[in-house]
Amino acid sequence: MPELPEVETVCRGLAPVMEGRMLQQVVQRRPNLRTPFPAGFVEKLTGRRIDQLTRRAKYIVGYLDDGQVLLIHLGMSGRMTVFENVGIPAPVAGKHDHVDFVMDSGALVRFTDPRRFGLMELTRVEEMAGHRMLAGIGPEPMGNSFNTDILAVGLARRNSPVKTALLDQKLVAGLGNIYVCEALFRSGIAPERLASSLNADEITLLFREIRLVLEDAIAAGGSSLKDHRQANGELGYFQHNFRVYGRENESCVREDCVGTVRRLVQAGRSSFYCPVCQK
DNA sequence: ACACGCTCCTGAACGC
DNA sequence: TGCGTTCAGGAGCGTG
Repeated sequence: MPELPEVETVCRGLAPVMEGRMLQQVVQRRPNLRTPFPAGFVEKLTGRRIDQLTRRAKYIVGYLDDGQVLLIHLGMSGRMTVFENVGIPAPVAGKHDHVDFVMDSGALVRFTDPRRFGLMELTRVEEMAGHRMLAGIGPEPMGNSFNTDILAVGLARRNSPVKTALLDQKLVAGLGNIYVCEALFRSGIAPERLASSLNADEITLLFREIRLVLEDAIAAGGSSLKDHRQANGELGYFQHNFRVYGRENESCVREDCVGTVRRLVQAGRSSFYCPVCQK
């Protein structure tokens, strides 16, 4: 599922296609995704130029030339496919192809989402910070406003496991189940540890590993983007080498560890961890 | 303010 | 080309 690194990769793939281009045509094929489309979605977008396409948490953020802001969340199964210089007729839309953005360059950007956990919203620059999807959201994990102290304060006041605390978007934005599992593994911290029980050294290490695992994944996405786009234009999924996620009952990948990866359900979500080297 | 359960949805995995 | 059941999961929302 698209997590922060995937969304970042999608943004980087879409930016050259969409930035500075006008939305010549917008096709909306159903009334809602996880939430209803904004009223007048097609009309408000058609003819507008996209000045900038960027990312905030797991949202793709498009700044339009009239002050509107388009927010796109890929949910669990959302993906974007770029068709360069689309001909007429355009490629036939499948049952899960919910939105088409046709650019004035002739490119088609198609949003596909089988489970429809994704969403699209429209807001305005001046209202963006207070938008219900972005209000109260924490600092970007890769940004300057996220640091060891912020993490320490955020964890100290929590009365929940560190795994659950890190998934809370108010503490830090954009961390999902996979990368929380991976960051905890790389830090040697057990997911069931109480957030407030981590010492300064552990928090320092955890902060470092959160950044490193995201950087690694973004780098992997960047390199796969090139190959993937050449293949079929699809953005949003690429292969990762997860160290614990999805590896229940497999041997711990750490060379000097004899542990076996276990799965634990916390707050309704799977935590994968090595009970031997995560303490 | 915080913690937790419910909810949306459907493809994939699984059991028989 | 077997079919019914279970599960995963982001994040807003309601509840305690």
